[in-house]
Amino acid sequence: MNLKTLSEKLGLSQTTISRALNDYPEVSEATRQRVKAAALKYNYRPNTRAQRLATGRAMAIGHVIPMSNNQEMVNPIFGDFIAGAGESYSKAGYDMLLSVVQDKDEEATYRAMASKGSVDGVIVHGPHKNDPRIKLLQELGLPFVVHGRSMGDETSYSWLDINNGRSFQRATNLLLDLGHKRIALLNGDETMDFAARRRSGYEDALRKRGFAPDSTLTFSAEMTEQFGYETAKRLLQGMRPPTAILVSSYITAIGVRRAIGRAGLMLGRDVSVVTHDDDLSYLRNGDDIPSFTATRSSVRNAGRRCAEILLQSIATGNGQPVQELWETELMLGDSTGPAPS
Amino acid sequence: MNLKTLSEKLGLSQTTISRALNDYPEVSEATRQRVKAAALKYNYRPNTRAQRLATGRAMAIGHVIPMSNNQEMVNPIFGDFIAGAGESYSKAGYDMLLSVVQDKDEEATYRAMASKGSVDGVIVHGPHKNDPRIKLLQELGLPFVVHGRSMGDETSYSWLDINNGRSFQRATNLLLDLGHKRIALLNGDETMDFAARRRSGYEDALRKRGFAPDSTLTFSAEMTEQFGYETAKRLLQGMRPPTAILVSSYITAIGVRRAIGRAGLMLGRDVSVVTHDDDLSYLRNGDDIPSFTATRSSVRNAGRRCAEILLQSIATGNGQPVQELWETELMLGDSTGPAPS
DNA sequence: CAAATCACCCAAAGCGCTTTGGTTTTTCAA
DNA sequence: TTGAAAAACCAAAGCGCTTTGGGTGATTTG
Repeated sequence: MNLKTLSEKLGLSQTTISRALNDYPEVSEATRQRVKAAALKYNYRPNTRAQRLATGRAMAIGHVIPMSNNQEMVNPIFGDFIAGAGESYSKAGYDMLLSVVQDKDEEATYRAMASKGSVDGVIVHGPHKNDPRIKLLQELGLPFVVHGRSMGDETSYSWLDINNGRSFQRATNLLLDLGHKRIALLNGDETMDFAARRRSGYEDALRKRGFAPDSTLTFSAEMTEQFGYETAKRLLQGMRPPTAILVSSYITAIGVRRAIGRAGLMLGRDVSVVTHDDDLSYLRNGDDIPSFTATRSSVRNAGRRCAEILLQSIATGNGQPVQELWETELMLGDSTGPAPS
Repeated sequence: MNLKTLSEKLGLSQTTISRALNDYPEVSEATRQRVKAAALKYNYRPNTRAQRLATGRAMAIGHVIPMSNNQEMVNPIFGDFIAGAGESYSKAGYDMLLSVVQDKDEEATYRAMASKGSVDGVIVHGPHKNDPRIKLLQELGLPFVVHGRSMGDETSYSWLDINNGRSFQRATNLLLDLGHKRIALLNGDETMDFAARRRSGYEDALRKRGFAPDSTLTFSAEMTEQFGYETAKRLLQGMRPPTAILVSSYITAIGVRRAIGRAGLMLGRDVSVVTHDDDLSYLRNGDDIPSFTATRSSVRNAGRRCAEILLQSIATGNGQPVQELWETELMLGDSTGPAPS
C-alpha cells in the first residue's frame, strides 16, 4: 500500500492524504478522520525512504562505536547508554544507527555519514584528550553531542559529562579520612579524557594532604575484570601493599574483589576499595547495603539526556552548545573501613 | 555535492557517473577512473536516502531490543553480540538500526518496520518459548534470523543457537561425577527458550543418575549479579545447603562467588560453581586458568554469524531457512572440586 | 451586493538517485 | 569498404513521498 493507491481508494489527492496524516491544518476534520481510518484499515504507513528523500532529513542519529583493534573490547556501559538514548529517540520518532568500526576507520565513518546524509547527528563516545573527532565534526557541520568531553576547547560544542575530577578527589579524601596512606589507583586508559581527569582528582587529593603520588601504585589499562584481578593480586603480593584501592570501573572492581578474596584477605577490613559505578542494570550495587563504596552516576540517564540534547539542537537548528556537568553520588558501602594499623 | 553537479563538472551524464561508480560494465575504463577520481576530489558520495528510494532497499538491518518494563534491564551480552553483528554489516555495507522498545510495543515496532520499509530484515533477540514474533515476522514477510530459537516449529525459520540442553547436561554430569548430590540451578527467566532448555538438560542429567530434581534448589529470574548473590546467600544459610551451584550467566556467577566469600567459604572446595560464559570481552574467564568452570560460547561470534546468515538470505532471496546449533566448550576452572564429605 | 477572505482541496514539481530503453561511436570481420 | 556487432554514452522515467502554488466554492466584510 502506498500513497497513490490509498488516494485512489479514497478519491482524494495525494496532497490531501499526506496533509491529513501529518496533521496539517489545510484539511477538514471530517476528511482527516476518514483518511486516518483508511490508513489504519489498509495498514498504510508512509515509506520511510521516500519520506526521507522528500524531507531531506534522515530522522536518524548515528552512534559510532570505536573498537580498539588490539583489545577488541566493547565497553560494558554501552548497552545501558544505548538503552537510555533509545528511549529519547523512540519518543521523538528517530532511529538509532549504529556503526561498530575499528579505531582507524572512525574518521572515514564520520565523513561518510556526513556526505551520504544517512544521519542528522551523532553521539561521540569515549572522547580522548584533545580528541580530533570534535574538530572533524565541526568542519563537517554534523550536529553532535559528546558523552564526556575532551580537554582543550570545551566551550565550542555540546557535551554531557560527570565531574570525574571532583568525584575521584572526594573518593580519595574519603580513604584518606579513614587513615589510608597507600592508596592505589586502577584507572582506565589515560589517553581517555575521563581517566585523565580521575587521575588528577586522585593526585590533587593526595597532594593537598601532603602525600606525593606514588607511580608504583597507579595503573592504567582497559577496564576488564582481569585487569583488576591481576593488578590487585600483584599489588597484594608486593612488599608494601596498599591498604586501599581506587578503581575506575565496577567490572574491574569485581576483579579486585576476587584477588582480595583469593589472598585470604577481607574486603573493607584488610583492604578498602572504592569504585566508580555506572549503575548498570545488571550490576546494581544494591540499594540497601551497597557492596562497594562507590561514586555513582547512571550512564543510562546520561544516554537519555545526551540524546535529548542532540535532538533539541537539531530541532532548533541553532548552534548554541549545551554543556552539562553532573556530580556523582558518593555511596558508602561495605568495601571501605579504617586503615589497618 | 550531488550527482547532477558532479555530472556537469565532468561533462558526462548522470547515468554514466552512476554506472561508473557502481562498477557497471557499460562504461570505459578511462572514464571510470576519471569519474572516481573526481568523486574523491569533490568528496562526493551518493545520497543514501535517494539511493534507497531508487533501489527500493533499505540497506539496513533492524535489531529490536525488548526491555522488560519491570526490570528495565539490558542484557549484558548485548554489546558483544552487536559488536559481532556490526562487523558483518560493515563488510556488506549495511547499517544497523536499533530500536529499544518496551515489551508491549514490540509487535507494533515490527509491523512499522515492515510497512515503512526502514529495514531489509531483522534479528530477533531473546526468544521465548513459542515466541509469537516468529509467526508475526513470517506473516509480514520480513526476513529474519533468531538468535536462539523458539520451541514449537523450529524448521520453518532461520536461527542460530547454542546447544543449551546438552551444555547444561554436561555441566551437571561433571558435578555429579565429582560426587555432588545437591546441585542448585540459578537459571534465567524460564519463559525464555534458552533457560527452559538449560533446565531440561539439568534435570535430564539428574534423572539419569537417579536423582529427582528438587524444586527448592532451582531458581529462575533475570540474571543480575544481585540475583546470584542473594539466592546463593539464602541457599548457603539454609538447613541443607547445596554443595554445587549451576549458574546461567557469568554475571550471576559473580554474585554467587560474592555470597560464597561472604559466608567464609571457599569456592571450588566448599562449594562448586559451574556457569555459562558468553565470553564477553570485558569479562574474560582467563585463558590460562579460568576462574570459573564454565560452558563457553562466544556471543560475539554468534552475532557475527547471525548477521551473515541474514544478509545472505536477503541476498539470495530464497526463503530456505538456515539453522545452526553450536556446541559449547566445557572449560575446567578453579571453581569446581570434589564434593566435600 | 461586490469584494475580500477563508476553508478545502488538487496538480505538479521537486528530493537525488538508479535503471530502462535508446542513440551514437568504434571496432572488426567479410 | 561496408555492415553488423560491440562499446560507450545519454535522456528520461521512475522510486513514494512532501511541498509549492494555485484553484474553487462558501463565508465574511465594508
